[in-house]
Amino acid sequence: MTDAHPGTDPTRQILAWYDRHHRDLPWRVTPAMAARGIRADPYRVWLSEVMLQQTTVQAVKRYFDLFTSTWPTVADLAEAETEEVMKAWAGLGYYARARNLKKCAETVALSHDGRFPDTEAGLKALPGIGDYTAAAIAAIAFDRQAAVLDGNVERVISRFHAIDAPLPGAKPQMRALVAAMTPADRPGDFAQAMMDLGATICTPKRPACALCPLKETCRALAADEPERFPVKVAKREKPVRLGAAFVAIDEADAVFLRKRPGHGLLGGMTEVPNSDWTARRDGGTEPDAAPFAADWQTCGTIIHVFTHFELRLAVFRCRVSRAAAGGPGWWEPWHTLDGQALPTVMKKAIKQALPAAFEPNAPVREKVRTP
DNA sequence: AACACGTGGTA
DNA sequence: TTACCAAGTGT
Repeated sequence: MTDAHPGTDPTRQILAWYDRHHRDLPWRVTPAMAARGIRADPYRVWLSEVMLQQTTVQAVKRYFDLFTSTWPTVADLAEAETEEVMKAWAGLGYYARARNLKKCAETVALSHDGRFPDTEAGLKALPGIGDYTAAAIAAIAFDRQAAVLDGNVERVISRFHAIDAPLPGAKPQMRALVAAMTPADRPGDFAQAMMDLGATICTPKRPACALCPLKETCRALAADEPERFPVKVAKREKPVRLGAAFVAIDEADAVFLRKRPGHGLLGGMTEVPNSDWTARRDGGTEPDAAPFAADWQTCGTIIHVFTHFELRLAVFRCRVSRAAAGGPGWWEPWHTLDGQALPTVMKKAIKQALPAAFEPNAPVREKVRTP
């Protein structure tokens, strides 16, 4: 808190703004605490940064609470069952993050004596930690003068300098500009200040420029076109893929589940049996892709949008005895479905077949509609 | 370098 | 409703 008179140095203006307007978040220490030499717990910084990759603060909060209460230290997470970690991560997306999270915890616990490396290079060598996360942990948890560049900072920097070069090509140029602004005395606060500025003032749409500490010197605002930045390359159109999912229900309202392979889309997560997802017009929409012979009833189609394709999944259901089910998998009681490592697309498919699934204390049988 | 990789919120 | 996008990483 040494920036009472920020003058016209943008770094000091941003820090002074942060002292007054910083967000309070569960994984942070306040700038006043940081000024007294108190650093955030590297484990909590790392966990939050990985969760926040391509993910909103609002979505992360409850997962962060769950993880830190279940596994208070990196050693606890290292000793956890991978399946339990995947269950806890279910719904947050980008499941490779959870697999790498577990690997990273094991590496830190076993090869680094339970302490995170305190340099960018050391951090970046760990699974799931790339340029951004390494710089963020180094600056926030270890007070290193690291240049932190994420989507927020890209927006702030590209507007402040009115950078016409498109992302992602312009990233090195932006990183150099951030490095030149990053102070030696408060690098962690500066990184968090830039991200808070991008998240609350310098927003993608309708930025609140009147409230911005950089409004006097921002090139994009001077040109009256802040929303034109950052310039990005056009993205490809999303293809549509088709498939079928099969929800088998036994006499006791248990659902037949199985495990996905450890890598690739939804890797290591739990699923109901389903066909390949293909671009074929008739791809898997017929019950001939079913995991075992039964009286499969059609019960509608769900649409789920992934990062790089849209999935239209025809959902089939059947009521069978356990003996009828073949292949690898298990029967999961309806009341414990919600604790499973089911990605959202699979929850949607099950809910399509069993509308009462995932609703606490609701007997499934009463609410199942027979087609 | 370009593509794979989830989800939910917002306008 | 469609489109964009949010604290990116791995291959």
